[in-house]
Amino acid sequence: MGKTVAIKTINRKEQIVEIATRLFHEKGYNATSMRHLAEQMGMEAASLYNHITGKDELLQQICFGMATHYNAHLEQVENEAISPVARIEKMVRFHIGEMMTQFEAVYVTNRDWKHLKEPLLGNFLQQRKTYEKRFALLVQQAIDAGEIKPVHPHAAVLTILSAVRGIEFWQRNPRNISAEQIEEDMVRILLHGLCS
Amino acid sequence: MGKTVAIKTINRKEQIVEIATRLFHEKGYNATSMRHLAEQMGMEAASLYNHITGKDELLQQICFGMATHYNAHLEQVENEAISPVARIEKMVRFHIGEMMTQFEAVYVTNRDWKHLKEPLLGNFLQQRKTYEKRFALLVQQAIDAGEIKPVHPHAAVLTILSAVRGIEFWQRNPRNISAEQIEEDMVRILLHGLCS
DNA sequence: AAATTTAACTAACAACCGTTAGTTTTGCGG
DNA sequence: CCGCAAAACTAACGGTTGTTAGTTAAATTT
Repeated sequence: MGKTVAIKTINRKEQIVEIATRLFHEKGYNATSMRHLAEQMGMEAASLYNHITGKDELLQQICFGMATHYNAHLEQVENEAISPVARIEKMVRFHIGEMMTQFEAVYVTNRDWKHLKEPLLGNFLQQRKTYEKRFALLVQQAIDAGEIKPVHPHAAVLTILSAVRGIEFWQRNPRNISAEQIEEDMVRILLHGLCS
Repeated sequence: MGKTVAIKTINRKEQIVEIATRLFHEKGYNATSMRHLAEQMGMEAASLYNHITGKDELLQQICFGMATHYNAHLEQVENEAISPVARIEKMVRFHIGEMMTQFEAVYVTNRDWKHLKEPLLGNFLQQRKTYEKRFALLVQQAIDAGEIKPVHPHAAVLTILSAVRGIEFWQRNPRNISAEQIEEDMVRILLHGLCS
């Protein structure tokens, strides 16, 4: 029956996206050629087009996959019955966790979203904007509750997001610092500061 | 005399690097063509090669220009007669300031250094590594002095560096948040934490 | 004013890009 | 075992890339 075939196709497509994610991470979107991607897949470049519509779609899959994943988690946190500051801590730990487990996809999304083509570029930016706004609202609520200092909420959000993003730089030698150590140190610095 | 000519050439070269910095920022290194760069310079692509040896050199100038600039400032801070934690605050404010004034060059360096070719790529990474080590030593000294919490120094350094780097994301609408506001909020968050 | 250098130009090359068309192989359902 | 669709293949297209060669105009030096 056709179902088996369909599943196989999906798996093959996901496999292509997976390898594309790795190559985009290593070389960047523009510097990764379809021929090189095909080589890593063990096929010819033209064969890729049996599974995908074009190079665009690969970047699209990666970026919007991450976006919907983020949105889903945000909504979940918004609906949890915990204190505002606990919500923020959950968000920080979530983003750190994503950086650990989905490293390459997060990296590519952060770095190469600029190469999305309209109208998807606008769509992506819109999603990003509203995500930051909803995150900032969590910060605002924590401020109103007197749980954190009255900083500019958007500044706080972007400080958190970019601090977490920087994990990409020390991913290289994970022997020196363990994942748990990183997470605890970073949460401590962001929530309670360096100064003792 | 030849001096005038030499100065003019240097100016022209610096002008090319300047425009290349802007284009690399907008489109990325690989997506910026020599023809587009030449167009922005008001000349033909081939004419560029009277002033530079190739596209590589442009990225080289940007990345290593930033690297030596950073190193110079670090050495200056190391030699100042102030408390360890004050040194760290100076480093934070310096990096924020660079992000404000040299935005495009910092952005391109952070984003496109991967496209440097050996042996310069190795050289660059080496410089970055030792920079982070010296920065981490400042943190260690602040810990030893009991001025900040005993976090992993390298984790602290990279949290700071990447938090600052994230300024690139809200550079877009600078009307909402002023530069001073950003700097003060970020220093407060990093040094004293969000929680009150 | 002549000579020489600087910096622009046109034309072109070889390589690579994403993608398409058309064909052949593969593997499963009837 | 046949038929059919999925998925591989080869070949090629039009376009762009970084760069070079050779030439000409402009500016500077002698």
